[in-house]
Amino acid sequence: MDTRPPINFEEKIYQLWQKGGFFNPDKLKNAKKKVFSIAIPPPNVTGFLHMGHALNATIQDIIIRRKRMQGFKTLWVPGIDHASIATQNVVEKKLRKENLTRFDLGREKFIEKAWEWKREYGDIILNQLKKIGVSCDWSRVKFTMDDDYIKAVYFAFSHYFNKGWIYRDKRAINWCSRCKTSLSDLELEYEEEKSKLIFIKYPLADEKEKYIEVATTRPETMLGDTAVAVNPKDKRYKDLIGKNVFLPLAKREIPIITDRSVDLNFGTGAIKVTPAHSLVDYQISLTHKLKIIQVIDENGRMSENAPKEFQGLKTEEAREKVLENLQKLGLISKIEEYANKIPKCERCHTKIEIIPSEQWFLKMDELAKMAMEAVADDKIHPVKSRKAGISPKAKLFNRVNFHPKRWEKIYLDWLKNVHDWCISRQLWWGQRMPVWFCENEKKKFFISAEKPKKCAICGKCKPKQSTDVFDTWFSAALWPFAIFGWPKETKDLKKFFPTNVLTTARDIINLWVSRMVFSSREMTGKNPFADVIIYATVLTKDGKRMSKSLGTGIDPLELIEKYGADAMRLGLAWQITDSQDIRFDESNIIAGRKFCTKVWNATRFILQGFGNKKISLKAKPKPITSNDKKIMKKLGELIKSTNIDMEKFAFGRAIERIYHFFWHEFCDIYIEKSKKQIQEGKNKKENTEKILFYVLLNSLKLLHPFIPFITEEIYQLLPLKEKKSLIVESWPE
RNA sequence: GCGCGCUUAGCUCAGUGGUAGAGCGACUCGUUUACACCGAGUAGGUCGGGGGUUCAAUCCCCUCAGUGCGCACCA
Repeated sequence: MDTRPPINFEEKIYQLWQKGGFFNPDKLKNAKKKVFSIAIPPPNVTGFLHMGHALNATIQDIIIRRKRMQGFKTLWVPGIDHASIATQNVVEKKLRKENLTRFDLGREKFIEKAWEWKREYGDIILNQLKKIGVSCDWSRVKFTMDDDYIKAVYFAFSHYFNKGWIYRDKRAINWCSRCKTSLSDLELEYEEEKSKLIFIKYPLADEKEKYIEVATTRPETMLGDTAVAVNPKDKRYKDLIGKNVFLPLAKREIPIITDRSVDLNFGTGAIKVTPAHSLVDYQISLTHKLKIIQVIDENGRMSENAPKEFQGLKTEEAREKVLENLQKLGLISKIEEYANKIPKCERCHTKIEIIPSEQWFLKMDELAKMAMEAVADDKIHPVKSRKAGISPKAKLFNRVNFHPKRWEKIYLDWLKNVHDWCISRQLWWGQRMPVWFCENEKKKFFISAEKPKKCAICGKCKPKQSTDVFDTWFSAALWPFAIFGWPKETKDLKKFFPTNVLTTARDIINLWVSRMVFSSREMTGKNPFADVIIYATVLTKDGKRMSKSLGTGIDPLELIEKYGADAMRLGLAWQITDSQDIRFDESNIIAGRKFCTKVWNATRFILQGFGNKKISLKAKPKPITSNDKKIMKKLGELIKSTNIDMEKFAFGRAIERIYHFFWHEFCDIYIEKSKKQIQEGKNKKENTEKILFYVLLNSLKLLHPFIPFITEEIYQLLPLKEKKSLIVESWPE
């Protein structure tokens, strides 16, 4: 043995595990009957492995490896998300280099391109995960656009539809004029921008010398105004309520109304109401039954509903022109500098327009309640459905527990105020909605997962399928059970669902976690998982976001290349605490590598001079000397605390304790003392050797979830009489 | 505006109601056959400021400051 652990041995060890079938629960021969399962948060097909993935994968692998050693039938299902909008944008970007748009190709060819992309790049991230050492069952890889997965999506949609929770409506929604699709609030990013707050005079219809003043940053939208609103409590405008104003440029009369949502203290206290292009105004228009005039179209240009001179202009151009015209009419009273945050498309950074659009919505009131119930405090909100509809054999988790607990509040706050979910997107890459429109009665539609032979409405026409696809998160919401073949009652579904743990990033608690919980409760009657671990965001050492485009990202694969997968895992695991952020410090990885070397060298010493003898450690060795007693006692304590820490998902603390034990208790003290003991007669020598091996073996076991490669490699070198693979050795309890 | 975090050794961070710990770094000594990616040791902190509860607070409460994040607003 060299004084350094081997390099490039990880591949060999990984293959040993795979050949042994240890990742596949069906092949885990010695597993007891209990089951432990995890569904991986499927990375986007466009994704490249970043530190977040590495941390997440490490956490899951630590959990699953310990459970496997404890004798559970463990299953960790890997997979990939088709990531509708993200992938579509990537493919479009590629096309742009050839000066093509998706519209040049047409839908079918474009989708074929996207599949090509998937075939070419889809496995990359999974292979990268393998380098970290993840023990996923690769015979069960899922993709959210697999045939059976699409069936699950359709089934869920029909289920909701039959319940009357799906409806189609034209309403103001977030619209990306580049992606040409609707977006949910969660898919926006906000960017601060200096803009101008413009105070415009709207003359009264019958007393043209009198004005009411409104303030706006988007003057061009005034062309679509259908009212002016003031707060009912506002005394300044008391006399004007109910009167009409004459809307300049558009030359229409619109009423002055009251609405409580108007802030008395902002601007002039009077707002222009543009229901077509503002979510708040849209709400006002519903209560006051106002007209909705769409003046901005799907391309982000002024529509034919705008006065002729503005038609076809981009909104920015129209803004300038509106200002010019108002200036000429003397209707601008002042302009203030104003910093506001404007919404942009998270994927392509185009400014979002609010426009009215026909979309599909999922009613959220019941579902939100269900999701809240899952984390309800029993004392305050008794869980009603605990027994209803659940067979006694089924695993029903009473509660979904967040770790750290504080994230429950984020989850609950969102659900309390949630709006109906717009589940349709005007994209091409994704699960196409199984909705078919009658050609004769164009407003009527029916639902069919298969291409219908005839129209279910008129019976004569060839119905046309909706061109919309589902929001990516609609399919992701089904992940923990759709991966097992749901809605079919498959063996896997029965056996491995619900899963035990979900580990994920905090920014998708609402986007994903909550939606999995209510989908699962509604579709299966069970919570999808019992525990949700929200891991820390990995930042740069000076606290900045790791970003590929800013060049601040650290590539986990480079770290693996440089220090080895174990060192990286250990360095990361070391930093798993309840904190929100990790300021990534490479010195932790270096410490990880040094520790691996230390374990290696301790083994070298213990094996040295042991010859070809074999040792049996079936029985716990009996301590003779005070050193023996001390180390055995400390080991016992360590085993206990490690189990407690790991059950609490306190992996950082667990590995620190193991590290300290191994290095400072075992190596610095016991091994040093053992050198003398070995020279004090045959009996003492043999017993000391037994203790050395015993402590080493147990340390390897405790370390294995954290640094699986080197521990397995070392284990393979040990002269044990009873030997299998460390990955399935019995966990110290 | 509301909410949630964080502020502990030079750096990155643990931690506990009883006057503080790790890793890295610094310094001193050491090349004794597991390991110099090592060993033995040293220095270094009134645990952000102020107030309170307590016999006792870094840990609990209040408040201020700095910093990060989320939500709402974004006319």
